[in-house]
Amino acid sequence: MPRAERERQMLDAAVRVFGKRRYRAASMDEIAELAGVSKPLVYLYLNSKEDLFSACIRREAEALVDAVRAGVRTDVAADRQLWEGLTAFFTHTAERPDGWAVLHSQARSGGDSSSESQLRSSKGDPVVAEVGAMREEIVAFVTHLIAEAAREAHDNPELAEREVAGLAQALVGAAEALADWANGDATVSAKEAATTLMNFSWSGLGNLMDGERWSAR
Amino acid sequence: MPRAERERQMLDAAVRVFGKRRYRAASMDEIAELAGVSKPLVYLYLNSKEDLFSACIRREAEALVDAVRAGVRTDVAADRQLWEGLTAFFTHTAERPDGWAVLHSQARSGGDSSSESQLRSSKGDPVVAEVGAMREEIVAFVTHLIAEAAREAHDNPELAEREVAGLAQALVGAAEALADWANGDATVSAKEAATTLMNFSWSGLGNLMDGERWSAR
Amino acid sequence: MPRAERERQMLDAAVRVFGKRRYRAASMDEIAELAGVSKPLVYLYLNSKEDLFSACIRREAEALVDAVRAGVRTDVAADRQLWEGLTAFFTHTAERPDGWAVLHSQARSGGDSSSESQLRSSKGDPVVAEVGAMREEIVAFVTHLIAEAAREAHDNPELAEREVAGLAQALVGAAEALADWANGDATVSAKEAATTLMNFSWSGLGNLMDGERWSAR
Amino acid sequence: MPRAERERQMLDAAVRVFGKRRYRAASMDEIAELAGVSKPLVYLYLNSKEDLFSACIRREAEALVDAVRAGVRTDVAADRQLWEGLTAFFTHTAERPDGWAVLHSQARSGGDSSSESQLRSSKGDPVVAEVGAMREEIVAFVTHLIAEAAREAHDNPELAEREVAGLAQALVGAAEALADWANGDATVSAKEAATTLMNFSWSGLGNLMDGERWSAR
DNA sequence: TATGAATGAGGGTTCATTCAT
DNA sequence: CATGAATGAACCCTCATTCAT
Repeated sequence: MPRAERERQMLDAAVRVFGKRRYRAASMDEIAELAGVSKPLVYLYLNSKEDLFSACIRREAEALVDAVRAGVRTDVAADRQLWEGLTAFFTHTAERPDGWAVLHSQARSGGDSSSESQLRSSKGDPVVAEVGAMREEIVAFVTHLIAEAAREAHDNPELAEREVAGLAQALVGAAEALADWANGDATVSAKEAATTLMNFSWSGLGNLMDGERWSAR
Repeated sequence: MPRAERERQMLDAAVRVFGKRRYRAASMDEIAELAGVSKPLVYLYLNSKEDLFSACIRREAEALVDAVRAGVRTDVAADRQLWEGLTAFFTHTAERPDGWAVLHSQARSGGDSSSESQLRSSKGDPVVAEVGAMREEIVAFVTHLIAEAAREAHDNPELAEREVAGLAQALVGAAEALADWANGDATVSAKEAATTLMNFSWSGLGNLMDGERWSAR
Repeated sequence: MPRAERERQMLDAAVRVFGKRRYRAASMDEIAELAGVSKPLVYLYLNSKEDLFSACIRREAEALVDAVRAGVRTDVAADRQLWEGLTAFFTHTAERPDGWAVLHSQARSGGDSSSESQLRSSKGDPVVAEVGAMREEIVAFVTHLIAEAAREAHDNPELAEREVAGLAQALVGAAEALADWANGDATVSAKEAATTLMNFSWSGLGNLMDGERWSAR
Repeated sequence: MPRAERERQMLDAAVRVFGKRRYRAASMDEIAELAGVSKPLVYLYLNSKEDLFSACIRREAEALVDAVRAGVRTDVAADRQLWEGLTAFFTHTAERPDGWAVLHSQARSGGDSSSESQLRSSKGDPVVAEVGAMREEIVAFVTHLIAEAAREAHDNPELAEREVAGLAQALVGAAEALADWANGDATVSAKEAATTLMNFSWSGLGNLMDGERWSAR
């Protein structure tokens, strides 16, 4: 069997296991078994648990970004662009739940939240930072989109940079929560999820209370 | 040293370590060392890693809920209530970043996202579900609030139940993301975070583009 | 509470726990709790787990020996003496099952059975030898009785010393097995057990097959 | 080194250590060291301390049963059959003293001897029951043999069922005690031990006193 | 290309024992 | 007379990783 295909099998298995068990709880034994190969082969091809995880993250992140990018037309109105991006996002996360689990389930843990931080970093889970970095890229991209939209809107060419960053964080967080929710208990279609999020983020709860809602024109 | 105080020390240390390393990666050795006691004492007082984690979750969750509840007056307008609750939330998470880390960092992990799921559930980390349950309670509460507000607004007495649930998920997700962001890289005050989130969730991006923003009257 | 009584309580608890769990598996915590005192007090009075076990063995062994001795008249025929001793033995072990469990349950393990014996003795369970010593005393006593009886019997004044020792071992082993059996599943009275053992050891299976049985005249 | 051979080495070591120290006191470290391998390998091949112990018991029990079965001809007189079985038994236990130690050293421990029994059973050593079960099988087999012999003897076709059970217990207990004795202090050949036990159990002490002894015709 | 065999290191848990009061 | 507080040491078990083939 050619190397490329074997590697894909291993990554598939790893994504599945990392998604279900998280980085620390996942065991190389389980991954190798699910991939149908022996452990040394996994090490031969992918070097270490850390590298394997890294490869999973990169593959799934790239797939997600590609899917979103492919779903958005750049020559339409800002709200329409957002709608299309969200729809693509929810579609993709529904199609690849394990990939989404890997990307999302270990997000936090990068930043030294405790001010004093006497805890040595102890090569514990150094890899996990990678996910954080990826998320930050996405947030940066969304930040850029919002700023652009604000600039285009003639009435409000300048939102404070920091506020835009906050709005992007909020939007991304809301999208993540909805993706988890849609993949989990509730069975919600990607379009429904996107609509809900447009109503929430574009129109706002205030307007919603007054019966005004956003709709894809 | 009296037992109660020692127990508090241990919980403080555990919250710190669990927050930074997550459940699996946290070691009882590190917790004991940070608490300044020997490992057997931790076991004598708190029984097991699982129980210790449980105790952390319960303590921090209760503190957070109390803080939010204390910050909200119930005899004011719906948007004002939301603003007050968010402010209290961001204030608390900023004051106890480790507590927030414990509560938030291991949220996802419950749902069997992969449809086939040939992976045995392996008694691994059954505790973590506790956090998920807590989050669901909060979401349920927020869901209730939104439905209530919709009922009060004469123009829109009935939102589809499922849509309300989605909105609650989105709101909670956005708040979580902002809390992480405010505690991390950006240094943002609780009030700023609350304002940003009100603009986002109450007014909506569409209005924001038009220069209309929410403000605490 | 006077020391003597406290000590008795502790020994009672220890006999119970040692009997049920064996030396290694018994924990000082459980003994102290069952005795209704704190652990340091147990150490104050009985010094160490090893000494405590020793004390249990001595107390129960003495009680057993006393009971048997008190039940045997020395001025009767040899078989009658044996019958009386066995009856007393079975009566006592039925009355104090925990005591018997302590005495019997850790019997073996003294002798270096493996010829080469590269295993270091490793202060593992050094105490247990005590039980073996006690058992050997009993066997020696029974050996003496059999030899005496043989000498009294005019037809067979001299049995080979080694054979007598073997017979004593067999008799003691049979009695132990019957005591366990009588205390356990089967509910058999002391007299029944003694009769069975007299039929077995005095008359022999061969005679039993022919319908001849021993009876207390 | 092939797996099968390594496994045998481990079982040899385990039998030795379990025999000398008993289940609880035996440490996997010592077993691994005696087997000349690392601890993880023991776990890889034999799963757990409990499984390892179980494997020891099964191997040694099977070997013993096979040896006895092979030594007995079924077409000879009852007493001759008993003699042959005992000889095979004592021969085997002398040849594999460690195996015998494992089988015999943890026999008792099942029955709830103390009537009230407030002691929680505490999952401690559930394995040990395995040995007890084995012994009960043997006793049941001997019980069957004795009943059969009684039925064949025309003079005594019916012994009370309960009495037969007691006789079997006594016979097995006597054999166990003699095996321990023969392996320990005294150096006694298998044939001597068998002869002693035949004199004891077949002829009975009463006949012995009168100079009548059993002999292999 | 692929694997069976093997291990160093570390984690959770328990227990006999002591000290200060 | 009695105990609450505390620990060093050891034990069972798992896991990422490598070597020889």
